[in-house]
Amino acid sequence: MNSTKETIKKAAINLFYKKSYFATAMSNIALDSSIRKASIYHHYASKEDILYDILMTTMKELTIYIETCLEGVENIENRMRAAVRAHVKFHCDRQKEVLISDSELRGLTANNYKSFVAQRDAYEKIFQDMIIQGMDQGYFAAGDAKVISYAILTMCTAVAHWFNPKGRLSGNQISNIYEELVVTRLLRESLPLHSFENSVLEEE
Amino acid sequence: MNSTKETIKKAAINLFYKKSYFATAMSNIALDSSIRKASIYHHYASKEDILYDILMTTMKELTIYIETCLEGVENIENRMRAAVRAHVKFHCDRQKEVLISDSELRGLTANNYKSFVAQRDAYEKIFQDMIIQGMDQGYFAAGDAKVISYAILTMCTAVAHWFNPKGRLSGNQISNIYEELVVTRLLRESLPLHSFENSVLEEE
DNA sequence: AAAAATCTACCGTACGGTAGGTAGGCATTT
DNA sequence: AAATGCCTACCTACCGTACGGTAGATTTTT
Repeated sequence: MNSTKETIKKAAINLFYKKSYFATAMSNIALDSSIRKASIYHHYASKEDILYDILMTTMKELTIYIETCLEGVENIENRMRAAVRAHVKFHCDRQKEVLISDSELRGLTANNYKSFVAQRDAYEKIFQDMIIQGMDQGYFAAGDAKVISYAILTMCTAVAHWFNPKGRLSGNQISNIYEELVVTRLLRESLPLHSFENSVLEEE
Repeated sequence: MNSTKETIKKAAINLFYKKSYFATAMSNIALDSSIRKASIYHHYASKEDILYDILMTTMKELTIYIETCLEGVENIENRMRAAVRAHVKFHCDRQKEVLISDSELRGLTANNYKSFVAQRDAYEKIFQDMIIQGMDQGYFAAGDAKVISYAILTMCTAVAHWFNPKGRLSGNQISNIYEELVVTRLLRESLPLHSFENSVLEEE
């Protein structure tokens, strides 16, 4: 891709992230790209076009990334582990873009909105299918598959809201923690059926 | 509170929710309130002032609600259950306001931002303290308390992103599911220590 | 010399907010 | 009880600014 176009896109990502889409002016993007405002229109048809490019590209890259990470992984539990790791890692590495994807959809007009949501739904279906399959086959604890899918996906997505690249934990460390949380806690039966009940944990 | 002020606030909530804060014009709010634009300034000093009112009031009401729900509940597990229930219920009942609270903070100038974040941090500390206490006393499974707090809070907060008042599940039903997910899955030891290991669940 | 990339200069519009006025209710003064 | 002054709540009309986008000339690259 054209390098100027990339510069514009990166400036837009930073501004949309910091100030939001509607609070960002084309002149802001131009200034941060060291270019005149009118020149942006040589690369993008409109302001919305920049937003759409950011959203769609990010969602497609996320899908490709997760598919790559799932390649060759057989066991359903391991597939789920790989998917959670990949999702969380991506949301740490691409924090700004995914936050924009999460909160600036209202900047899209009907057609663009539709195609983005279709792309996102396809992505989320990867998780939902795995969870349903794992439950059906008895590898994951039974439960409301839809709600549990939402719970897992939103929890993993929200990492982008609090992750700090300069913080105590790296993206990889957080991925590890979430992999465990999701697979060995959220999805696995708490106790081997019928034994122990709640005995150990409910004293007092 | 003055009824006109409430009308303005409600119109603003709907518009900020549907179109975002920056994409909403004072004239939009005026139109939806059946009032002239200038009259809004009799009740609110500025557009930001409306946003601040919405954000701050919602966060204070959430805090009061959760404190009420925790009153008299003794056992740490039951306290956690009550807290999760309350949080999720509030996020279903007050969907629009909490979504605004989640995504429109960039509309606040420094001072307003600071006081809102202080209020929000105080609220989140209620959860964090419970989780740390539960872990220290051995009622909850050990783990990175900070990360687990974030995981739980963001997961429960995100219910507002997908909850549909006309959908299959009511706010109460979702609260029930989340209460179980958080307390008996996320926070409870998967297996009684030292026995069983992962034997039962890792066949294949 | 053609094409691509960028520029200056500008357009119409809509924004947040203000100036200043009016209508009516309700005390206080005469 | 009539007149006065003040207050709340709202209005019309407007201001300065900044927005997204365009026209068309100019420069740079191929």
